[in-house]
Amino acid sequence: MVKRPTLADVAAEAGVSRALVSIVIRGVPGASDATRERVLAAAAQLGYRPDARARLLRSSRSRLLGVVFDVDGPFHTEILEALYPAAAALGYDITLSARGHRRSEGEAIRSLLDLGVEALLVLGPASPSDALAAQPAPVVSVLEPHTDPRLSSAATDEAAGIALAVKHLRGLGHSRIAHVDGGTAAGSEARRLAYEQLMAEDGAQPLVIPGGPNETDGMKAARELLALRVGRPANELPTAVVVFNDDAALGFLHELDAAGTAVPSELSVVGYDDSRLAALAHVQLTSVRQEPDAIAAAAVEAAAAALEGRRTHTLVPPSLAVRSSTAPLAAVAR
Amino acid sequence: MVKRPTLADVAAEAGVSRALVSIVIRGVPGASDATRERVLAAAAQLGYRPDARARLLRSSRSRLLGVVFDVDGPFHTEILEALYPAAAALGYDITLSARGHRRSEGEAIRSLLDLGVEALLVLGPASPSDALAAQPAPVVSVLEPHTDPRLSSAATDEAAGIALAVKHLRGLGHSRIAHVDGGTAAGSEARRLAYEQLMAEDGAQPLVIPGGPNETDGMKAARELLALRVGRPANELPTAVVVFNDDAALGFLHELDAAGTAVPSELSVVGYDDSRLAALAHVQLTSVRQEPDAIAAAAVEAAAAALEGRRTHTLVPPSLAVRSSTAPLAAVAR
DNA sequence: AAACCAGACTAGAACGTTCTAGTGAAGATG
DNA sequence: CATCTTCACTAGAACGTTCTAGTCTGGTTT
Repeated sequence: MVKRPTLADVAAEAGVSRALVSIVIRGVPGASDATRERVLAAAAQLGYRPDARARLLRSSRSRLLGVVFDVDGPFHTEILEALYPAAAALGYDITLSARGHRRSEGEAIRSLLDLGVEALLVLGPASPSDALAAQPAPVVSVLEPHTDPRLSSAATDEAAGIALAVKHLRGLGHSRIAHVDGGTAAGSEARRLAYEQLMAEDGAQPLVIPGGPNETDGMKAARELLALRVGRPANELPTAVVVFNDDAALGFLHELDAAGTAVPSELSVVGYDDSRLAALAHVQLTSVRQEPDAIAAAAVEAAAAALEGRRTHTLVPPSLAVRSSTAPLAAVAR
Repeated sequence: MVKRPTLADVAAEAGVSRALVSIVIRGVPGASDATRERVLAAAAQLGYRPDARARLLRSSRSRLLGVVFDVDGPFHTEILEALYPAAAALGYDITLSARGHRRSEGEAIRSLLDLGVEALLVLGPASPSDALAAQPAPVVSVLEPHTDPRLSSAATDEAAGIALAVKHLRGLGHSRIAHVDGGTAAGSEARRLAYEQLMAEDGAQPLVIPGGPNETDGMKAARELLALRVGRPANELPTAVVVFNDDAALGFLHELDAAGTAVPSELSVVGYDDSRLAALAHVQLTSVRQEPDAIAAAAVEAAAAALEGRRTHTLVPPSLAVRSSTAPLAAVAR
């Protein structure tokens, strides 16, 4: 249990003042190359590491970003991992605070502010804009698009994601495409509106089946779709469905399977999120993939911009992970 | 952007010294009830919150625990959420650091030490014991049992978990129970040994099929089991299987399904982890459930004990989530 | 040769707490 | 009545950095 070396120890070892060691360690101008080298050697020899507490306390700029994430937020951990290099690239550090059933967003935010973060990155914020805007540090809403001019945001371009799905299906020959929406879940409205607009542009009849973010919501939606078939001619029924997210799509698929409807030969299904579930061998769900690296980079840039007074709202285009839940329109279904 | 109030502001407001405010805020003895009330009122009125940086820098005891978790570690987020209340109960605070493909365990640990944590809780440590033991703060290995006397640990009692699974199956009438192991994955050896011991106690023939932690490992194991059936009498074949974890069990189920083997009527299957996957509607996998609250509490207690020089190694008993992948031994299989 | 300048370096204050070592008053003990 | 003890409270140092406001040296300009 030896005490860790401090600036003063390094200064003594190198025969200079503490202030000069600080200058060298931070890499700011004000030291000659010769002493710079000598100081770095002394630091390395003693195994010196700057004390984050003292640094945070004293610096005018802490260069620390606070990240609030949800313990079971889909996609949150992917973003987390991408945030570390993204922040490092702009010279920022990151500290985390989890939100969950037993720990509110407010608590998570307060603990970060107590540590002196310069800005807050909130993944899928649950608080209303007013609460976020009232924080004493700039807030970046990540994964959840916002247009509030008091906030910044970095999120997936939901409209582009839905467009990818719909255009993929059209390319396979599908024209009657339905949408299972996300109910009141975050992003649901944006995705539904994008779907409706795409249908309108094509002169196609939209069919929105009410859904939700969970497996059971998808199951319910599937039963509703199956019930539609009764007494309708086949050429009015959808041949493809874009479901709000992978969880719901999984329930949807399960219910189709139980009813004996074959995927993709009778019905093509697209999910959203490209979660772990979508890639499972027995699922193989075509899904809209959000780009964690791009979103993380945009989020950190938004934070940096906000610290200079500029609020930015970035939409990151998603991509499509094509698997075997979608297939060309079969002759039987025409 | 008003500056946040400090101890000095509260002291001025209440007409006492900074030191006394510190005493009141920390709730330590040394102030009369009357002034205590007055100080708290002043603090509340100003919206005072202690500055974590100054506090960490100055205190002899930071009462801060550093948690290293894996961005895609199964079960890690469940533990995370449980750790907050568990730590609070013992008067500790928690700070997080993520490990991932692009951020090593060492980096995660160093950043926590720079912040002045008193002890490290490492979820599913990847570093060798020697590296962990060499850290300047006590290390608690969480979710990964350890017997190294230089470390502490809090993990699930793997033997008890396997016993739960095996006894559940025996209770259903199964006597020929196979095990798909986890290969080199953490915990695999402990689970396999427990299985073999249980078989020996019952005078039963063990059948260990080599597997691994992933879906594809489970698929491979299933093909191996199916191949065994060729040229063997039915009364020598297993009627139930305990698989290393849920991921592998999922692949295992998928392959059985493809081969037309019915679960649970022809073969009962038990998983391990009770992950989100196991509860999915079309999976409904009986699975050994680790207890996050109990593990988290044990981990924090281990940290507290380690700070007093006592290393503890706690094994937390799991429970069994019974679903429909297991059923009484059918007449056909006898 | 006086005046200026840039660069390298330093002394000491400051950040907001907690800790140490007290002070002063009121009551208890001999 | 002198001496201890306890309690409520305070002054000021300390934690390890960064920041401000310098000083000193040696070279360049007037």
